[in-house]
This record gives sequence, structure tokens and C-alpha cells, in this order.
Amino acid sequence: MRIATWNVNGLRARLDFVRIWLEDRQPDVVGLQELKLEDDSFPHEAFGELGYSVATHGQKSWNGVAIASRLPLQVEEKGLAGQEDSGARLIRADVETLSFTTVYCPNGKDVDHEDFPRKLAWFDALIAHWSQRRSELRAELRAENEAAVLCGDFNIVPTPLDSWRGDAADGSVFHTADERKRFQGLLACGLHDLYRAAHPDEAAFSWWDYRGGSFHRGHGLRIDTLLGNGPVLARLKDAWIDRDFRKKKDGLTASDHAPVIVDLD
DNA sequence: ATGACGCCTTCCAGGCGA
Repeated sequence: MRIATWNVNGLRARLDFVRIWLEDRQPDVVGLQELKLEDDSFPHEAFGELGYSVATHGQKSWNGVAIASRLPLQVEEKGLAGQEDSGARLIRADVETLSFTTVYCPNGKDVDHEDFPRKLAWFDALIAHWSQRRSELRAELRAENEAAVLCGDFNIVPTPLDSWRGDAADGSVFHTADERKRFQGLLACGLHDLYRAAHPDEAAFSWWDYRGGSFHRGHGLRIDTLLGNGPVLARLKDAWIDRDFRKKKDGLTASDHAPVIVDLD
């Protein structure tokens, strides 16, 4: 089974590019972020032609997330409770026996910006929500069986290894102790960073600024990933960042994020 | 220090991304 996450930076502008990627990589389930369109405008037909059905939680102009799947999917949740003011940033669906959640986490803008504490609060709500669900599953004795994935654009650089600037960026937005504590808080819910599990020491990035030739200079950040619980980790074959799709394709502009892919048994 | 690129929008200069 192949699952993936991708911040497409505007699906309307990216549709042809996304279509090429789906045909090429043939993922079974994909979490998409930054759709920048409303549910009514989602191009279900284009995805349907490629064999995907899609659950969407869209929003005009900004944010917006979706789950596209070649297997039957059942929507379970849209939005993060109590954080509706932050926009459409979470969707969860069951795909056969896999519980698949994708998120577009708030950016925070800068450590002095009023959005920064809101970003931390959003993560606190996500951690509380995940930990609540985990205890519910435990109570039903399903925790050991249910495979769960939480993937997306986390807008946090987990460790200095995940930034082109290494520890020189520590303390700046995306690289603060406050944000990293939240990322660790997710891992403390029994989740594993699947890219890091497959490649413990590799410096690899999932986002590069459009400006200044950042991609070709290797100036990137690893802010997109897939987290998986124990049952998912047990099935992990490989995790990789599809940097080829950060490049122009057939004259089409790429997103500033590359897809991240996980292959499971 | 700024802007660089690309997306969005009552349409086009300005906000936002990370």
C-alpha cells in the first residue's frame, strides 16, 4: 500500500501537475493540503477519471485539505474542534482498516506575530484530540489493531537536521523550542515520524522557497511528513521525498512542497 | 535590510506563504 502527503499550493493552479504525479506514482491514499478552493469547486471529475474518490474540507482562497483514495473511503471528521477560526485544516477518513488524517498546520508567521501563540494553541488542540482518540480506542481494546496515520504540512522543522541552516536557525519561526515541543507531543501520543524511521540520519527537505533558486541551492526545510502509530510502523517498507516533483514538469509550475511518500506492506 | 516567486482575489495591487 502506498500512501502520501502533498501541499499542492493551490489545486486550481496545480491540477494538471497533480494529475501527472498520480499517474506516475500511483498512490493508494493521498492527503492534500492548501487546496485554496471551496468544496463546490473541487475537481472530482478529474480525480475520478484516474480512479480516485476524494473527501474534501475546503475553504475559499486559503487552506483546505482533502483525502484522495483509490480504495473505498469513509469520511469521519472535518475540522479540528474548537479551532474553527483557524480555517479548514484537518480531515479524517477511514480507508479500509486504516484511519487516515491529514492536516495543514498553521504557519505562525513569526515568533512575535499574534498568529504564533495561535499556532501553538492549534497544536495543543491537535495533541489533546489525538490523545483523546487514542484512549477511546484503548478502552475499546482496538489500539493494538487499528493502523492510524497523521500526515500533512506541519510547519515545524522537527530537529536541526531538518533545516538547511542546521542549528543556525534555532529560535526562529518553525525552529523554536515551543514548536518542537508540540511536534514531540504528537510523537508522545505513540506516533512515529515515518520518514525519520526509514532514514534516521539523512538531511532531506520537503519544502523549498520559490525565490532565489532555493531548490537548486539545497536551501530547504523538512516540514511535511507522515506520522504513523505502532501498527503502521510495523508495516513500514520505505519512506521517501519525491523531490523530482518539486521541479517543473512539461512547462508546468511545481508546488513549493514536494510530495512525501510511504510504502507499507 | 529588502526582495526574490507564485498563489489568491469582485481584476489588480496587496496579502500571504514559510
